[in-house]
This record gives sequence, C-alpha cells and structure tokens, in this order.
Amino acid sequence: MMDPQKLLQELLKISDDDKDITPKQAKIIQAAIEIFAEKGYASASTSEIAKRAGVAEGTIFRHYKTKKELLLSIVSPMIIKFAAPFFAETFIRQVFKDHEDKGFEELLRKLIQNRYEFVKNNVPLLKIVLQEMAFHPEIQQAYKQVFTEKVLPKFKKMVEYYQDKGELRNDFSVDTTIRLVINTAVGFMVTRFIVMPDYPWDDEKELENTIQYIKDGIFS
Amino acid sequence: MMDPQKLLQELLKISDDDKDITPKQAKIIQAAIEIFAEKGYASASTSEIAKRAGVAEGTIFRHYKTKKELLLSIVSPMIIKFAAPFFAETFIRQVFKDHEDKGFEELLRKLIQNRYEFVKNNVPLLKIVLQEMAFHPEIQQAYKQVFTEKVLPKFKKMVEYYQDKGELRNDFSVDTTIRLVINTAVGFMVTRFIVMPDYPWDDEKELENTIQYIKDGIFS
Amino acid sequence: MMDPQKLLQELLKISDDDKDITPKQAKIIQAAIEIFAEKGYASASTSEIAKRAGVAEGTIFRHYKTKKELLLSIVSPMIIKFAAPFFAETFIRQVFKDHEDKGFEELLRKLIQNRYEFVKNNVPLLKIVLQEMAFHPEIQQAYKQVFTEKVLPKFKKMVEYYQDKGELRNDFSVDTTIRLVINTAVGFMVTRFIVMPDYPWDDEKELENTIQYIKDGIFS
Amino acid sequence: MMDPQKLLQELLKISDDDKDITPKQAKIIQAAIEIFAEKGYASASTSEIAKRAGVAEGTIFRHYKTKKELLLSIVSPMIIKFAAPFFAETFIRQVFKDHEDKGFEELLRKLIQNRYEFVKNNVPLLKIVLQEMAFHPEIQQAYKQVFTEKVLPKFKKMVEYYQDKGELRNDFSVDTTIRLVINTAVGFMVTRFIVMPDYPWDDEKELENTIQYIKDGIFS
DNA sequence: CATGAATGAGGATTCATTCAT
DNA sequence: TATGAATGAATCCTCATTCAT
Repeated sequence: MMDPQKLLQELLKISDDDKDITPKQAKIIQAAIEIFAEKGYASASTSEIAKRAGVAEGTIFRHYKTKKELLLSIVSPMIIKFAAPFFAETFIRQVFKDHEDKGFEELLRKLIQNRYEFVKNNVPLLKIVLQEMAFHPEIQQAYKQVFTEKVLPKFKKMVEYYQDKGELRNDFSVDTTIRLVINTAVGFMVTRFIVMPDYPWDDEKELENTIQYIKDGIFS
Repeated sequence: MMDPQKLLQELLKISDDDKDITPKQAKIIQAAIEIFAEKGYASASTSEIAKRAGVAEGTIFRHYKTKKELLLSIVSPMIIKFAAPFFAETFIRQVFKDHEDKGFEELLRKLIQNRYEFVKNNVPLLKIVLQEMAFHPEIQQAYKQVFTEKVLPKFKKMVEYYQDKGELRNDFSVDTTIRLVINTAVGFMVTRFIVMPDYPWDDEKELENTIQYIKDGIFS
Repeated sequence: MMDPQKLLQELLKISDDDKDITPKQAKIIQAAIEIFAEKGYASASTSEIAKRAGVAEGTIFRHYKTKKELLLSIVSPMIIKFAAPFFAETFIRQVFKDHEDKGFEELLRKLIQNRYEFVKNNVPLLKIVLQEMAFHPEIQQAYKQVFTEKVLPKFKKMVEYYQDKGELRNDFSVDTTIRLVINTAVGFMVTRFIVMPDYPWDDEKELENTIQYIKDGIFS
Repeated sequence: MMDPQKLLQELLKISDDDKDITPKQAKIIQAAIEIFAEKGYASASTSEIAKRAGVAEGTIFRHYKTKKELLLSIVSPMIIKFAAPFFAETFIRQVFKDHEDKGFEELLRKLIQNRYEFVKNNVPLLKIVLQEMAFHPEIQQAYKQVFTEKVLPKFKKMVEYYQDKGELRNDFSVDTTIRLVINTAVGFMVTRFIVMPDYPWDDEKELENTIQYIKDGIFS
C-alpha cells in the first residue's frame, strides 16, 4: 500500500532514456532544447546548436542522423512522460480502492498538482512539443496513440465511475466532461507557463481556483 | 437602440483592409495563408507561395518588402478582428442598460457563439497566429496591446458588474474569472478546429455544454 | 540525291538543344564539361564549376535542379549525337542503292572518318560519357536503348547484306562481326584521343591502317 | 626447359603481396575492392568500407594512411599482374627458341587465353583500374612505366621477329600492329566482362573468332 | 506593375582523418 | 592492434532578396 502522493511521484520516472549518452551528446540535447524552444525547429540551425553545445557540427550528426531525428529524440519521451500518471497499472485501482472516499475532487487535485510540477520543470520541452506537433505527423501520431490507448481509457473509467456514483453531473457525455477538464487544466498551465510566465502568479491559489472552477463553474 | 444580435454582427466588420489590393496581391495573400498554415512561416518558401499564387517570385516583393512583412500583413488584422466585439464603444453600454436582465450567461453565449463562427471561418489564419506568435515579438506585442487595452478593461467591467450583482461568485478574483472563462472558450475552439477537427462534433450541443460548464462546473 | 559525304555530315546536326539557353547557362555547361572531364563527376564540386563559369553557385541550381541533372543534360545529347549516322532513314538506303558498288570498305571508311571527326571535336564530352556510364544507370539505359534500337538493326542489315554478297566472311556471326568492327574502331579512337592523346599520331595513315586491319587482319 | 603452358601459368604469380596481412586488413581490402568497383573511388566512403569489412573506421587508417593509399595498394599490384607474362626473362627466349614453329598465332592464342582467364578472375579489380586511371596520375605513371619498359619492348621484338619471318604484314608499323592487336584483345575483354557481362557469350568460340580476326580481318 | 534570372549567404549533411582509450 | 567519438572543412542545395528588362 502506498499513499497517492508517492504513487504519482513514482509514475514520473518512467524511463531512464538518458543512459549510454556521451557528455557531448548531453550537451547537444540541452542546447537543442533551448534553441528549439527559443526559435522553433525550422528556424534553429544545427550550426547554432553545435556552437551553443560547444561541439563540432559534425558531432551532432554522429549521434543523430538528421536534424529531425534530434527533434524526435527530444520530443518523443516527453509525450510518454506527460501521460505518465496514466501508465501505471496500479493507478486506477488505487483510486477506486483506497481513496474513493476522497472523491473525484481529490483525485483531480493530485493529478493537476502533479502535472503542474512536471510542466513547471519542463517548460522549454513542452513549448517544443506544442509548437512542433502542428507540423510533424510523427509527433501527432505518437501523441494520439498514447492519448487514445493510455490516457483516455483510464480517464473514461474514472469519469464513468464518478458519474455512476452521482458525484459528477451526467447530462454531459463522458467525452465532453473529459474535454472540459483537460482543457481547463492544460489551459491553466499553458497560460501560466507559456502565454504569461511573467505575470505575478499566486500558484497555490490559482491551482485551487482552477480545481474549484472545474467543480462548480463560476456561478454562485 | 440596437438589438444585441445586430450589435455583434456589426462589430465584426471593423476594418476593410482588403481595399486597394490588386488581384495578384489577393492571390499572393491567399496562397501565403494556405502555405503558412500548412508548414509554418519558417518552412514556407516565397517561391512556393509565388508558385501557388500563380505569380512571379519578384511580384511578392513588389508588394511586401520582406517575407516577414507578408506574414504581418496577414496576421495583424486578425488580432484586431478576433477582439472585435470588445472594440465597439457601445458594446458595454448595451450590456448594462438594455440587456442586463438577460444576465451574464446570455452575454457569454452571444460572445462565444459569435467568436465560434469567426474562428470557424478563419481556421488557417488562426493557426498561423497561434503558431507564429511564439516566435515573433511584433505579433505578441500587437496581441498584448489589443488585449490589455481593449479586451481586458471591458471584460473586467463586465465581470465586476455581475459579481456586484451577485450573479458571479466573488471568491475568484476578476482576473482569475476572466482567465478561466477565456481558457475554456478558447480551449474549446482550439480543440474543435485545430486539435481534433475531424472528430464528429455536435457543435450546438458542445457549445451549450461549454457554456453550462463555465456556469456550473462539472459537479452535480 | 545526295552524295554520301554530305549525307553523313548532315546526320551530325541532329538536334539543336542549345536553344533557349541564357549566356550564363552556356558558361555553366562549358565549365561543367571541362571539370567533369578533368576530375570526374563525383570529384567535381558545384562550387568549382560555378567559379570557373564565373557564376554564383546558386545560378547552377536555378537551371539544373541537381548536380546530376546537370550531368545528364550534358551527357544525354551526346549519346544520340554519337549514334547520329544510324538515325537517318535514308542512310541505309543510300548505302544499298547508290553506293553498293563501292562495297563495305568504302562504307566503313566513311563511317569511321566521320565518327573520327566527331570524336576529335568532342573529346571531353566523350570522356565524361565513358567514365560516368559505369556509375549512372540512366546513362547506361539511354545508351543501350539507342544502341539496340537504332544502331544495331541497321548495322545488322549492312553486315548481312555484305555477307550475302560474299564480301564479308560468314564464318563469323553477324553479332561477332559487328563487335569486332566496333571494338576496333572505338578502340582506335579511345587510344588516339583518350589513352595516348600526346603520341605523335599520323592520323590519316593510322585511320587507313585501322580500316585495312578490319578488312584483312594482320597476317600477310 | 619448360613447356609454354606451364611457363605462362608461372608468370601469373609474380608477387605475393598478400603477406603480412592481418585478417582485418584482408577484409578491408576485399570490401574496398567491392565498393570501389560498385560506385567508384570518389563516391566510396571509408565509413561504408569499414562497415562492409566489419571493422571500425579507425582501423582502415591504421593500415593505410589515407583513402588514396588504400586505393593504390589495391591497384598497383594489378598493373604488374596484368602485364605479368611479359616480365619473365625466359618468356621471349622460349618463344624464339622452342616454339617458333608454332608461330605468332599460337603465341597470341596462349597470351589471350591466359589474360582472358586472368581478367575473368579479377573483374572488379580491373574495373577499378580502368575507372581510376583516368583521374590518378600515379596510376597512369605506374601503368606507363610497366608498359613502356616491360611490355612494349618484348612485344616489339616479337612483332619484328615475325615480320622478318614474313608471317606478319609489314606494311603496318610495329607500333600500329601492336596497337591493333592489343585493342582487339583488350576490347574483347572489356566488352565481355564489363560492357556486356550478361550477354550469353560462347567464350571459346568468341575467343577463337577474335584470334582469327586479328589474323585475317573480316574480309573473305 | 510584373517578371524571372541572378545572387550569395546560410542550411543540413557527409566524410576523411585524428586521437584518447 | 583496434576502436569509435570527435572534428571541421567541404558538399550539394535552398532561399529571401535584388534588379534589369
């Protein structure tokens, strides 16, 4: 038995894909993340990446056959990591068995808090994913697959479960409910970290308000 | 006196920036919109735009000094148009005087429906704005200015007004309330037209659900 | 009616493919021929070609999408031109009707002399063809097609005709005869212009000897 | 005293340059021969050679200082081996003393048959020599030296001898005679193994025809 | 106004070669 | 001896922009 705090923390470290990486390679990835995030994949030049990584341009291509492969090597693991909480086999069982009493609200709170921390620690990477998804079918594909195979099914079960319990309104379809929740959560993070990162956010309060909003809307 | 239906319709046609445009220029803009939306500004080549427009490469540069000027000539008016409803002097007065009885919900409904139609008719253009805003400070600036000077003040007044009336919960700050509403509305449209345009949407219902969600959240 | 001298001269100028060519383009082709011949296609750099042509490197790619296209635009017409004498409809008829009295020897003499002049005037180009054929299937294909469809059939008719007349030995198959003749003629030219261009050749005598050799071998 | 059969067989194994070669080195040479023959020296990359040889890139440069040295280490021995029959001191003496009765024809036959076997067993290597000679002065030099110092003198003596005997026509200069013979023989092999290796050759007959052609020409 | 040839800087990528392990 | 990561010059090619017609 594990308390949910720990559970979700666990789920983050899904893959250690940073193994077998030379120091130069690590510097390349770091530089690439920065520059891709700053100017976008298409406008980033491998020569600039090499310069910032303190590496010869050729070194990039020794490790990544193409510039695109470099992008994907950065972006692919992100998708999985972002959906990580939904990967754990135990996740949904935990929810139902040990913590059902706490209800959907508590589950939501944990989830959003956890993903909030994740996003906070991976802003440039997520910027890249958001930007480049639009133009790279491979990324869309990967995202779609993870979402429809891993995230959606579990999310659906959750929503159905709490709808049956009468905790969630059931005049919204499951899909609609999920869409609204995800929109609100993701929207918060995008606004918080990407659109207006410089606004003087009171994160704790804003997080709580967001959860309340999802719960009750804005009407009194 | 004007009924709100007409009011909002009016607000759409703010600027006729399609004046004094040669047919070739129009074809260039059309082609540019398509290609910028398809592959992004950085990956779009002026030669491809010229080809699709059925124009010589030089012709583009006769009308737009640089490729970036072409982008801005496309993007700039969009920002104003998207915020159009908030531009009309009469807008807020209308709200307060003639139609206060209908309440925030009705106002919201009109606004969202109207912007929904607008987005529906300008998907590629909005794709471009969303994508390129990240990398072009000029666009961010323009957006920020319009938002803080035009949209935000009026939105604030509205929210304050309805909070005072007790129609909106006031444990949320005005800013937070606005953020949540805009997030939900924009999130819907982005999901609807950009992320999942091929999903079999029941637009009317989804629109209504979104409004209800803003109002009441998802809890029963 | 045309005397065979003129006939063969005519056949040389098959296509004027140098039309619609800008002066820069002409200089590019000239430079490319020189450099391809000097160092081979693979070792020739487009930047060097541009330099020698007095043109920006980009200009090359405005006219030829790829370096290979530049090569083919040079090589392709050569193949046809080299086989030119066999293209004329009237060629073989001329041989049979008006000049049969002169026999195979005279025909051979005219042919070899004519091709000798052609080769003499196109040494670098032929060097390129010989070298690059080995590595470019497109060139092999083109050569094969021209040879099997145009050259071989007419050559066969000629040899058969003179074998029937008893002028040529018929213990050699037609194919073998053709191979031996072409080998000897081509071999002469390759030796003369490519292998040992600096040897003090007495061209007229050597040409005549080659013809005699084909006729009588080297035994007394 | 040695019968000529054996003599010529002997001449083949002139140098055992395969000594002191590590297994890796042998694999490198084998891979290099294949790849040089397939795509030409300039288009062959050391990394591809290393890969096909199952060796690290660095290993190639441990044995051969440069890519070119690798080429020369492959090509140089070929030149000597191809001219091998003319190297043996005893060769010409054999011809004159023991076997003069058999005449030039028999000598030619032996020579051509022997070289035919050699070429047959070394097609890729000869392809490389033919291709690269054009661009590498070192190879030309080596070839020229071997040819003028070893092959030509002996060949000249032979031809002079048989001209004096009245067996060969003497209205052809010695040089011309040699050129014609070599052209015909080499031309056959190039056609046989390089230009048209897939043609259904009747080697024995074609070889014999070639010899007859050299002897008697093609006229009846 | 419109054209399209020309430009040259810059892009991604390749490759022979070096060197620390 | 063998490795393979690292190099950086060189390669082919693209592209925004200019300008003479």
